[in-house]
Amino acid sequence: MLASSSARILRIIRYLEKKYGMLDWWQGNTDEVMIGAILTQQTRWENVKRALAALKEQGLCSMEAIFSADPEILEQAIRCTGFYRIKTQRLKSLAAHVMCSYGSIELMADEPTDKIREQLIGVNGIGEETADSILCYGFQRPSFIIDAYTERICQCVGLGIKRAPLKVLFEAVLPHDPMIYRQVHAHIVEYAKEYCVKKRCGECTLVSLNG
DNA sequence: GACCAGGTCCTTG
DNA sequence: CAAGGACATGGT
Repeated sequence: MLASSSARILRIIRYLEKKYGMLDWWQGNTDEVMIGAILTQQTRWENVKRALAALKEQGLCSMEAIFSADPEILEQAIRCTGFYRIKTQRLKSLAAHVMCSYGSIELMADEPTDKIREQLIGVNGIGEETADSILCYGFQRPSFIIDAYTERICQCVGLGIKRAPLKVLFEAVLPHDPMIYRQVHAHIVEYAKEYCVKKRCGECTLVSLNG
């Protein structure tokens, strides 16, 4: 008899917790998290760090500054993250949303999580994963992030379900606490980078957790 | 040189 | 709704 989906997810979560312990990722301010969330789309974090440093040097690491910045200057600063033209447009769209709809991140933060999420997803270039990253890491809201790695790992252990139901499942088995969501997401990405990306599936022990 | 990176959007069948 | 391509640089 196969264990239920909830039980399997919990076994994986506990296993990764024991393997990696505390990993605190991404301790920037809200502006930085929002910018990083777009820059890291389909891109390694090391490249994003360089772009963030370049933006900071030029005083461009805020929604307000990006809103009024020259697009060509932004393009040059973020070039090392790839897709730099489309990402510049996305940063501009996000900054326009924050500045035009609210005037500041602080005012935006007065809104309920669901409303912020829905509006973020409405911004061109922001999908569910980017919106949830911004909510969880930037606004400290309990919105679990499902990325390609999470989907891949779940697929490997026989939980072949799509992103939306996976998000529901993780949120159902975990306390609604953004710090916990951040930990679990970080653990999953670390594990996937170690065993999935480098094609070491033979050494992956998650399947054996199925009980 | 091939392949992939903490996605998203648009077009097709 | 699923699948495929575009977006682009940098590292292995």
